[in-house]
Amino acid sequence: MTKKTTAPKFERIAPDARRARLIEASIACLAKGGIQGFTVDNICHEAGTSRGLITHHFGSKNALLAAVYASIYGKALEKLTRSDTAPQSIDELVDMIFGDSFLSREYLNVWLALWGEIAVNPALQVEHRKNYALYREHIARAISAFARSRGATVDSYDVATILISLVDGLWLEQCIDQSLLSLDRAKDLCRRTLAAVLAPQPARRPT
Amino acid sequence: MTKKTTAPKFERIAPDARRARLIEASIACLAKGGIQGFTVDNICHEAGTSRGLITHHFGSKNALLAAVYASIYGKALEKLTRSDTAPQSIDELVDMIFGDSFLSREYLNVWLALWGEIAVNPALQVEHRKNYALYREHIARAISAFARSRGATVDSYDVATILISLVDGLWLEQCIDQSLLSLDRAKDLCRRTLAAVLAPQPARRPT
DNA sequence: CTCACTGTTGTACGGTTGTATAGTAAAACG
DNA sequence: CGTTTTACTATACAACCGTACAACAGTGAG
Repeated sequence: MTKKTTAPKFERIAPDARRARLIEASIACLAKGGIQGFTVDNICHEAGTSRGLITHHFGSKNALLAAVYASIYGKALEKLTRSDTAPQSIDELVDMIFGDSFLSREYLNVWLALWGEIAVNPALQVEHRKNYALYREHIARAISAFARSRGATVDSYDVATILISLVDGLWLEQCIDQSLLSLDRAKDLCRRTLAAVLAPQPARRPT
Repeated sequence: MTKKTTAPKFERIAPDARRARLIEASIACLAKGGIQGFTVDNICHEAGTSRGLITHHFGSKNALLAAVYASIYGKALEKLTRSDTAPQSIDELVDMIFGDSFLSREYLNVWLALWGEIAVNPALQVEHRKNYALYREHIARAISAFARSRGATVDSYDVATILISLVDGLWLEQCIDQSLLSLDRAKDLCRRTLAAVLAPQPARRPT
């Protein structure tokens, strides 16, 4: 009789790795069903674990949601602010922003859920404020360079705010109904708007 | 002894009026707690009725949500497209869009919930497509007039799309964290962007 | 090998969910 | 006044919710 090499009844991994898996599973659940799909049952089933692990690793479901937010924004920012990817043109900047994997359509429900939560949850609000400031700072710097080379005098923070808002709005509409707006057209509108805003001030029309 | 005028045990009103009340209560619940607050218990308590009425008047909770969407967008459009309010300037147009009562901060959760639902619910998607087309049509017409008077040659639908997206994005960010962006600044950024996009094409810089 | 540690499971719990349905009562009609 | 209609209430129900907790099992230290 062979030695009873019982298959392990569960996989035991490092807490950090398990947390990462649960966060990943949470994102999948949010993407699939919005905040209503963000349930302990769904998440643990998606992650292939039993129901107890969320409490064990995060303390509560809400704490997990906060971790999800930090993870998503953190990754997006990390990729965006890597110094070797400073955009050299408007086209590059727009492509870079839209190219962010977290701006794919499957993340619509994730962002909607997070936005709703940020507006209500003070802890998330603090986190958001910090991240948004970094994000805008980075984009403003690129815009400042573009403006200088074009001889336009603009407040780069204002333009960055415009750009970020426009991207958010275009992305949102494109997600909600793709028949109304394609990603390519959204990018194009974005580029044209940015070019117009960064155009050197035209002389007042002589009437 | 007076006749026993027993107080009526419940108020019996016309189905349309009752439906309107339930829709109103639904909006209040959505505003307060997002889609998670949109529960039969919450809604009926808010509306002051018993739990059975949603099924009776709408068939299901989901059908009620669709009715909520139709009601909100319908009212917003009705107000916007009243012919006697055609905006005469960029300022007026921006003020008009931002002045919509459904773009107040308390509607953040309502819109987030509806957007998430539109992206998933085909019936809502059809409704949205129709409403959005009307909305954009109306704004494009105003923009077309502005462009003509400024000697700018632009596709008014493109500019309308840009404006709508920009408003959505600015509004969203302003709702999520009011410390980052005030409503007045959002309006100002909006006006300036529109003015830039509608500026007559500048001659190429002579280098 | 033995023991302590802790990641993991499984279940139990009270509360909430949406809907179905039986029964009540208010209004409309003759 | 009596009858019919239907808006409305109230309850029942199975499914699901998040969390607590006791027991189990994999792992490394000694």
